[in-house]
Amino acid sequence: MSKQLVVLNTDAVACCEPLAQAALDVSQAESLAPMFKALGDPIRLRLLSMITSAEGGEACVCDMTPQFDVSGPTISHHLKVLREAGLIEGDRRGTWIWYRPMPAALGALAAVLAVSQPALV
Amino acid sequence: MSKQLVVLNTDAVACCEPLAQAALDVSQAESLAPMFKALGDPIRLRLLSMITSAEGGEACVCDMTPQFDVSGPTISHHLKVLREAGLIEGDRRGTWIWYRPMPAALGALAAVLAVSQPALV
DNA sequence: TCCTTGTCTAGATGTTCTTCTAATCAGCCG
DNA sequence: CGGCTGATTAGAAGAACATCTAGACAAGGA
Repeated sequence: MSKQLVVLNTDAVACCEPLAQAALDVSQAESLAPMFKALGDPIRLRLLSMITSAEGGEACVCDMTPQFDVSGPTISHHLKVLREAGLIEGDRRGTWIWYRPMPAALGALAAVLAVSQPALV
Repeated sequence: MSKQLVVLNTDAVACCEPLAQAALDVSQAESLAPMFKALGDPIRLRLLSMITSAEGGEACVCDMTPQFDVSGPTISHHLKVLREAGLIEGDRRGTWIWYRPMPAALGALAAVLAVSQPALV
């Protein structure tokens, strides 16, 4: 129940030039869109930002859940969406489950959005 | 019929540090999520990439519509979603309507996703 | 003026998403 | 072993979304 994630991303991570330089083809768009869709919810965006900015590079579900007004299973569902989009990965360590970001996937999304000349920075 | 778009973005464009540096607060997440959601559909992603990469910095609806398998009104609907997310803007010029990207909004999204030290790569 | 072409709006329909409660699975400790 | 806490899965209900057809509006040419 967690295999198809890999498939999606291997494509997408290796994917694309900035939008400003070349139009995406159909398959590139279909690889990238699910990742953007996963970011298209405020709860998931906050979860991802908590995970990405956490000290040590990973965050425990137990620390994140109390910061939201929704139920535990709902948080679990959103984490699963992020996981299946290839943006994060998690593993159990003893009692708790820890999530960390997948920098390559995030980097790919950022690269696609990059305004033409990042080199100038 | 094109005023409320501006409202959303003024916030969001000025928004946020990279995810890796600080967790988003609730209002930042709620400003950014609709933009990512707008990108979360392959058709909209292709439309945006056509507009952004078009010569002259803008693209005519008449050139984009034939490249998709869906009806004209469906394309129009997706352009409206991108418009209301503040990612593009359009205006009629004679018979045709031309769309152009809003670089500040795209830049804001890219900045949020930016992985902290791309320099290390 | 009327007709044609390009684009958008309105309304309907089937699908997908978000969230909940209830139940299940995994690890820890007495 | 038995019970406890943490997290996920299952299933259901309601909201939101993508798409279509039909109709309306705008601009240009005969």
